[in-house]
Amino acid sequence: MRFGERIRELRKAKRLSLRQLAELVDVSHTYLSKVENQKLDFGEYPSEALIHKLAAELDGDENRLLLLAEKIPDDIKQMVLRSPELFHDLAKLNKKKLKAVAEFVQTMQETASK
Amino acid sequence: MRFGERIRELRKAKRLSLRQLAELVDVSHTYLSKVENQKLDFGEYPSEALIHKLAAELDGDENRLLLLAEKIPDDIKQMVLRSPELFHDLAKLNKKKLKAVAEFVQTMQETASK
DNA sequence: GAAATGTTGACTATTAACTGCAACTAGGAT
DNA sequence: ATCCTAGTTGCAGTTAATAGTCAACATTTC
Repeated sequence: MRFGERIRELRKAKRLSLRQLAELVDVSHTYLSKVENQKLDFGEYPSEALIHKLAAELDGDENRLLLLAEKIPDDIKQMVLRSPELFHDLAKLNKKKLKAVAEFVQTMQETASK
Repeated sequence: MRFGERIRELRKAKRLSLRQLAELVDVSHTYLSKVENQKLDFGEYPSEALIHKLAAELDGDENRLLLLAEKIPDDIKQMVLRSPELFHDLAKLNKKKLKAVAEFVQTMQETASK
């Protein structure tokens, strides 16, 4: 699912018109139309600030929306900056190994914290 | 070590003056001075494009420089965008668990590929 | 047929990433 | 003493990219 489609989906679910949502997030409805159709003049996605407002008004998961818009969520960014070696290493792994890591992370999550 | 200090260190190692390096990377020496002292008019760091050129001229590790400048290197960014769930999960782990993951990644690296 | 809704192209505003100059500091060489 | 070379700092100005607006039009809904 693309970013624009997802926004439209969330907006419809809230039964808001383009103009209504545009006012809530403080942009013009014409701009919002282009955002949903991914027909911006340049760049595919709007600013992070707007995505933040959209997530709030539409009760959407901000991080997922950011990822759809090919932007790195701040919590992930902070983690990367705090543990650069880890990600440096991760970036070198192939698909198979990365999958193994993903599974390991899953088990870690389930483990009691300590 | 801060970004600016690191640049200065690399420059000194190459025995270049501010003005020489500035010309090599195509910016004014006054700007480069501010970059090294982290006294830019706004923002703490220069553009990714400039960091790229600096890394090349100074034989520095571009990814490490990017991380010092609090920017996410493109290979890491691509990985995050390809495996969003993994990073979504990773971001939730505490320090201890994250360390365990780091160790696991280390062993994965040493394992023969496949 | 008039409200409300959505689309499009051209245009504008804002910000980021610089430049260029001026004035200043501090060390060597000559 | 003075003149290069190196570096620093403040500030106004420039440029390109980004993030939007606005007028006009088409489409649906009643």
